[in-house]
Amino acid sequence: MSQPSNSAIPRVRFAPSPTGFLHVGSARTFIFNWLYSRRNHGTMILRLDDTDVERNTDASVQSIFEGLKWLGLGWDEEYKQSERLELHRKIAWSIFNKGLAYRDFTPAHTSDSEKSGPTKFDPKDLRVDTFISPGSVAVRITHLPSGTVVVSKDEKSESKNREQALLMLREQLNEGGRGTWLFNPGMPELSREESDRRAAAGEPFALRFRVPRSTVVRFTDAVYGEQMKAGADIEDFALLRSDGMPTYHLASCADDADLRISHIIRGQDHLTNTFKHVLIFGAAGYAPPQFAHLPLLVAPDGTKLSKRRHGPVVSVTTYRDAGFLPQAFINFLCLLGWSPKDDRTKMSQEELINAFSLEGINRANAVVNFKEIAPGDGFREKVAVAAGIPWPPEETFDPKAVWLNAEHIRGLAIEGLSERLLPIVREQFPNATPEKMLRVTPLIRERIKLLRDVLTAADFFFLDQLPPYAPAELIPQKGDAAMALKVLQKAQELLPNVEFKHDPLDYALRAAAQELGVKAGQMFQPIRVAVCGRKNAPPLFETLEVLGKETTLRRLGLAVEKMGQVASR
RNA sequence: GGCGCUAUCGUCUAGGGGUUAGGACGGAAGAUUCUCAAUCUUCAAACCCGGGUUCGAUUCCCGGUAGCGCUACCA
Repeated sequence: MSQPSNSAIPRVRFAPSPTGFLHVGSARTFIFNWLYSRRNHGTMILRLDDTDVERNTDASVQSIFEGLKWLGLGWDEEYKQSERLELHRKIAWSIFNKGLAYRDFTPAHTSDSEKSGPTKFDPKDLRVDTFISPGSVAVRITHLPSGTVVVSKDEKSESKNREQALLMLREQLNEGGRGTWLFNPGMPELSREESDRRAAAGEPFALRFRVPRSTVVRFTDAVYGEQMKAGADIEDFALLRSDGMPTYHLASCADDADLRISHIIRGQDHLTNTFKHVLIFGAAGYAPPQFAHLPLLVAPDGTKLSKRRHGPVVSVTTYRDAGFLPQAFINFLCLLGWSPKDDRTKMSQEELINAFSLEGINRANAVVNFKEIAPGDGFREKVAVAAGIPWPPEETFDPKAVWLNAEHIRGLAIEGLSERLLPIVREQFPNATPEKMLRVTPLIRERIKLLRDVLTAADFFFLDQLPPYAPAELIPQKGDAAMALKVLQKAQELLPNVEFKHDPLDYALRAAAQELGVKAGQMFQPIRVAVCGRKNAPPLFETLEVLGKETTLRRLGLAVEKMGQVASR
């Protein structure tokens, strides 16, 4: 029997199953594993848990790699479960040979509870009614052939109620509501001879773990502490499916044992599964590794994150595409369910590594505080995208994530930020040069929260022609059209002779304001609008300096024209 | 239904038998400023409920409630 490699270097793994895109919860699990391995000079392993052939997709594998690549954290070893099936089977049969597992010839349930609904019932046999109940939508299902009626109204959502109702119906219909399922009758007791005979005859079977009913299974979780569960409460779970494929539990444990994983850091949804895993490790002759379960990430409504219900905010690539810095995203995720126990929030990768410990992990679920995009908002999306408005809107992200991102952006050197901004700008303005970008960046660094904001914050630097704006925009505070015109004309008159540098511009325009008898702000505002096309923009002199004399004068001319038309009316 | 886990401002959290229960985001107000940001200052905002233990519980114990998870030949 091997020992958990406490003394050796820690080995941790991230083991996603490629059944969907990489979502934020998985990303956080990856990050915590990574931090633990780096903190303790251990090994980070990526293992694709792809034993569910039915649901695995290449697209999902792509999405996971894409997301992980963006995070930029990396790993040391990589495995695919589907390439290690022999190992899994070998371990399963070794457990069988010790008498700790048995063949179950009961036909498989026909996929009981798929998301789309029950397949066990013929839809024609069911009448489903919904009605409003306090806080949610209640569901009543009538099973026509038997006349059985069930109502679920206590769940939070219609879908949950529907699920619950189906469950209740099934229980009422199945031999008058049996208790908790532990094993299929007759199967654990099958003699070895009969079992072998039926198997040899080609009868399909699943291999099930023989859970010892009289024992108590224990383990110590690094986050949740001492855990114990009576064997009488653990069902005889499957190890091998009737097609010979290993189940998740078996494959996962077999690989964790074989890969000498020392610490399993994963979502809390596996906490109760861990009792089964401890059983498998023991039966296979291995000491179980150290477990550490992470609190779940949930949506503002308390339910677990799902793309269907909560939209694109649960997918890692959405954050990437909206212009989050990976470092900021990582920082944000770390603060969900973990705390450095001091008052730091903005943390660099180094700081995170140094501060990370399993002790800092919290036990309660953490809400990702995004605003839901209602599923029916496909229309809104289309409108927004067509109008060039960024999608999804900023409010759909957790405000703390956005703030943290702005904070990391501000912490970036001009050169570094400029390099990240340029490709985004170039998508819309192919002519943008690195030199220009470098000059624009300092003017917007404090003004953008997401990288994509560069497009709205700095558009006028790259645009040939300003989008149309209302002439009234040109009128300064406590001023009128005449004042705007006066100011613009004055600027037009003196700017050709001014050097386009901050100080000379400052001096010249302030002097002009005094000369005209207007306040500095009243002088600057019309010029700003003339040149930027809007009131809110970076400081004027720096902006003019970057824009250059030619563009400035051209835009001033256009503004004078515009103002002139208004004034003459 | 069974089993398990959890419960501090709206959100993320610190704390812990005696505290004005701390920080951050978000919100409000103000300062600064050529606008917008950034920055700074200030304010509002929380210990789920009920018992017990105790001189004293938000903190420890029990119960309740609520939420979540697992209860598949999914992972």
